[in-house]
Amino acid sequence: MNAPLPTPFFARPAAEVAADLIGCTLTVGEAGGLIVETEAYDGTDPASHSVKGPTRRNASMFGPPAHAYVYRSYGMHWCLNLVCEPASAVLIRAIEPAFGIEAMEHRRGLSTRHLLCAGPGRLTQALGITGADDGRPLAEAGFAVMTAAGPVDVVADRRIGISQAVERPWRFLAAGSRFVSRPPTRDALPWRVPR
DNA sequence: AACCCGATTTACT
DNA sequence: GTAAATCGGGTTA
Repeated sequence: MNAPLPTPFFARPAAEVAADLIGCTLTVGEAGGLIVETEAYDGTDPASHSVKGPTRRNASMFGPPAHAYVYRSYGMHWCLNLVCEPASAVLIRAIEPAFGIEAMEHRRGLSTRHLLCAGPGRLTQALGITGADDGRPLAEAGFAVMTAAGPVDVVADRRIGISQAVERPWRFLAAGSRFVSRPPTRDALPWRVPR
């Protein structure tokens, strides 16, 4: 059935991995769900933390693939990325909650279902991800991404919250999902359509 | 200063 | 229901 994604899956350009992750299942401890929104960042990318080379914060982006890069955003949220090729990673922006929902609701405080994991900060709060998870390898017990159950209709759009390289269509969404942080814009591109 | 954001309020279709 | 405005708040380089 759903096998864990192997390390070579991640050892590719982040934009490819980001698109292919849509529809896969993220598991953190007892909770998880279907990945419905991602963004790619790489070493040639002015919007990426890695563009100026390694620093203490972004060290994980230069480490092995299939590991977590977790950083603090705006002083109060954590953001979860999965490392791909050197200096690149995929930001996990939203999942459709599938299991461990009570645990996630408890960590988030009462929040409506479609907002439980809709956004990078909400998602890490729901899953209990913090800076302590930076550098953590996938496939460690209770931390995994599983293959998609079936083909998923994916669209590509502009990334959110950046001021550099805004035109790169490196945000990927499950078409029609109600669990994304923001719906696609008018100029979102069809990316991969199941046949 | 700038930042890969979220919760809340206020205002509109 | 979307859209804009506002504030909160740590860390980076």
